[in-house]
Amino acid sequence: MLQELSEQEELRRTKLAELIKLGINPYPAEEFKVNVTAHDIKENYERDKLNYKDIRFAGRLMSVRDMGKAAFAVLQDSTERMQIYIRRDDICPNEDDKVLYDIVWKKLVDLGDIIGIEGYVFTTKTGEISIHATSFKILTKALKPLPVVKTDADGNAFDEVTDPEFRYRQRYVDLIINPKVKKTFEQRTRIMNTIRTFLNDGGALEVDTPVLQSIPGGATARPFLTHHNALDIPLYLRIANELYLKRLIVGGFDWVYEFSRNFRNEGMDRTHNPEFTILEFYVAYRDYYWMMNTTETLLEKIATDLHGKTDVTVGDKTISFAAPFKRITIFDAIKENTGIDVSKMNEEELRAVCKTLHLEIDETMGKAKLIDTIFGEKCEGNYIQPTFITDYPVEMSPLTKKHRTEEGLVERFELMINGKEIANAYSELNDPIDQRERFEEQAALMERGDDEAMFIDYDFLRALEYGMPPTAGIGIGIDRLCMLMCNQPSIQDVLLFPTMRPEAKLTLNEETHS
RNA sequence: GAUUCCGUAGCUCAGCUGGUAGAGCAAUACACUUUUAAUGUAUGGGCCCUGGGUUCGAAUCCCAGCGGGAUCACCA
Repeated sequence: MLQELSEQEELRRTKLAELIKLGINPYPAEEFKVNVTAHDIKENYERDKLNYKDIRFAGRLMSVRDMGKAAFAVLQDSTERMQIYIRRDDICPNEDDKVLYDIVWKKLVDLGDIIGIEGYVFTTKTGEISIHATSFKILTKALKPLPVVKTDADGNAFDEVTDPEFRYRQRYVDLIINPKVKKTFEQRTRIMNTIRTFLNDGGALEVDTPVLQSIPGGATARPFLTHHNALDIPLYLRIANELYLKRLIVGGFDWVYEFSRNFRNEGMDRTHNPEFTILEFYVAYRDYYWMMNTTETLLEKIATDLHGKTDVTVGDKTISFAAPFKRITIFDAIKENTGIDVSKMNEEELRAVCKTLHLEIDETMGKAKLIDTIFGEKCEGNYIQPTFITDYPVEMSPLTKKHRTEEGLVERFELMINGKEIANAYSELNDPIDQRERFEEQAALMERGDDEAMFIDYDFLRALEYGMPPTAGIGIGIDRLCMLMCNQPSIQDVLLFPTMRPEAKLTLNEETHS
């Protein structure tokens, strides 16, 4: 790369050359067999001191307090930080040869380098469990200086790196220097593990279905379009996996699930990323009431596994995930929030209601969309505690079974938490003739100018004609669930590598390079 | 996509109504064999995001662009 190096970067390259001149490989190939972690030492040393007399430990050098012929330093391994104590006369027992300490340790080792040590655990005068190093080895030389974040005894961080652009583009650095960030992503994985265990224990089968689809079905959204060269056909990145999971229910699996990475070519903000993860699962012989019970049980378990309690702090609110959750129909929710009963209204009356509520509407909107608008603008944001909103109008739910008793409605619920939709579920429509008609209504909406209407998937209709058992299905937004559970206000903080515009500097260098 | 704020040393940030750059940490040198935001002394380090414009003179004012954040629109 033609990129100019900073003073510190030049210096580190010089040090690298000096190490090599001394016969030290800054990037050794052989394994360094670690036999302990920082976490293990801090947890167990006090009651099992004999076991920590002969240890091998490795980590990244985070700070050094040099005192002449001895030094304290902090190494960070994958678990946490550990203080080490290193003395010249331990490292260099030979009186005539102090090079390893005076030159290598003091001059050529930098913050950010990865080193391995041998030694024993002890407790310092001030009471900190530390490792007394008897030897050390450079395992990886770092050529870029690491931003240094200092933390005092009370845990206050100084000069913490907060620049979002730096943190998201160079997440690897963010993870090194901001332990809280690392913790969030460990929590994300724990949440997914809890879900997997819950579903597997219930008898579910985890499956993989196509990401490349010729018909982007199962949801309404603008897809990403790509092209397959060998077949010479357009392919879409999936916007949902719903129709494939239902094909598997047809195929005879009674409970399937998938953490589906979905792609939607739409706006980005702090709750939307072009690629995001939805957990979908489908269960034969169940209905949406069963699904509500299961969902609240699952969420309660996630909260308690993660926090040891059902109350979770989210911003300035406390959200209780203790089951059962409140249940209310969408019409009652609108009545509760606006005082207006829209349940018997036709399209014209609904338009009038929207006008009195000062909501922006246009001519392409049908009855369902008008109701959805009223709910979205006037109700959604008010449901902070977990609430199931149920029984939606049939027009806005083309894949949902009609309600068993209520004319014009479907057996569907959305789970609202902190004013946002977290999950969407229904008793799945399994009547192939009804499904065909619903698809055709969607096609008509598309004609009318609704660019969010669904494509018709004829293979899915064929599958339904073979017979899908009565089935309950749900999609849970994993990223948003993690935002709640980890108290993160932005989706970018629960995605390791959020989508970003490419860095101009780097692409330029790439061009000059080739 | 619209509005708005931001972009200065490796990092966190100052830099007023225009007079060609500062601090802390990090780095370098020296001292120090139980420190912990270690300490003390000294030193080096800048395409002030990019390109135009105004001006005798721009980090600073104006315009355009690039990148990021926030809010709104669309959506999950």
